[in-house]
Amino acid sequence: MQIASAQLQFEKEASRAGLRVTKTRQSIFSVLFKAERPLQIAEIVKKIPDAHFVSVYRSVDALYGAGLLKQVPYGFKARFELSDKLMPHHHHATCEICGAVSEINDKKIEKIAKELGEDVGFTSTSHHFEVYGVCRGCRTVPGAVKVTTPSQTH
Amino acid sequence: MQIASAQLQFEKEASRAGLRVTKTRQSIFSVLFKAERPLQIAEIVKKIPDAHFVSVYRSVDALYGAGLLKQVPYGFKARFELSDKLMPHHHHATCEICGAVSEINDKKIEKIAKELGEDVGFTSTSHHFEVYGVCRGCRTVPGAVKVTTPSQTH
DNA sequence: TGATTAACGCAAATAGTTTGCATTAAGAGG
DNA sequence: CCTCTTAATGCAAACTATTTGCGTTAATCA
Repeated sequence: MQIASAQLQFEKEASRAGLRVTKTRQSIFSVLFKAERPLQIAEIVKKIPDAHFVSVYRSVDALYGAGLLKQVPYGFKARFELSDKLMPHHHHATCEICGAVSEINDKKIEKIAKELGEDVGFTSTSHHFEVYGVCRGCRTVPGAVKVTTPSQTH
Repeated sequence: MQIASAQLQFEKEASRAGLRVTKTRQSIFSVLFKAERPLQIAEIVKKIPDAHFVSVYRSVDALYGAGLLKQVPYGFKARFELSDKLMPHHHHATCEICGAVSEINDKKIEKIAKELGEDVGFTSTSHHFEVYGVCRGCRTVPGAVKVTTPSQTH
């Protein structure tokens, strides 16, 4: 999706939810749209120096509450990305050495999530799936050292 | 696995890693062994009133570093459970209403994680999978209200 | 059983997040 | 456009969570 059309969608959804489309919120959208991976709130704050961090906290909260953002339990720390309303549903493969992230999209996961939920009596509404490993580049680099704590991964 | 044998295994692994088997650490093991779901550090602390919270923090850290605990990005907050060395590898299905957790164990997930990693050039070393939904009990209770933020789930 | 030193408990420092309140600006209505 | 209403912002300060320093205690090893 192009940024222009996604941004329009974002603004439409925000107003519909009764939220004002402020500069801070547009920046949050744009930062997350450009990010190649889900971001921690601290990262979002850093990327919007014009806005006070408290505003970013509050707006991320509001946007999350309105369903425009989703929290991804990624790298063992909650991170935010645009919700499926604005980005196609997907999962992530993360390199434990360099932190690179690739998007994964596969229907099999959706199906299995549903089935396995049913196996234990659940009506599955959503799911999270992540793969950790070593990317092509890092596999071939000799001196590479594995990051011990994924949470530290920048 | 019986608690006695698992505890023995725990103590063995701890010593092997050069860690002393203290009362605090035994309590951490026992609390996590008995817990029916991964626990936040605050929950662990609360369940070991004899130990100072700083000691619990440090010991959880040490045990995690030694690979005896694993962090599970569960309910959008990092939680700890015994590692696969002490508990069979599994995943969780979480009820968004009452917070109930069921264990899921399925070989298909392992296989798919590996395959999808390879699709994007990754050598997959581990993965994370969680299903959210509504459990049987809550589905049949009328007035049930969905918990908005899974992170709030006790 | 004693020596060594990892772990512990406590106090205090740091970091991360939330709250209260006065000010600013988004956007609805005229 | 301009004006009014009030959500959103910025700043200060309160909280909560986590980490660090240091003297004391107790787990291991000889």
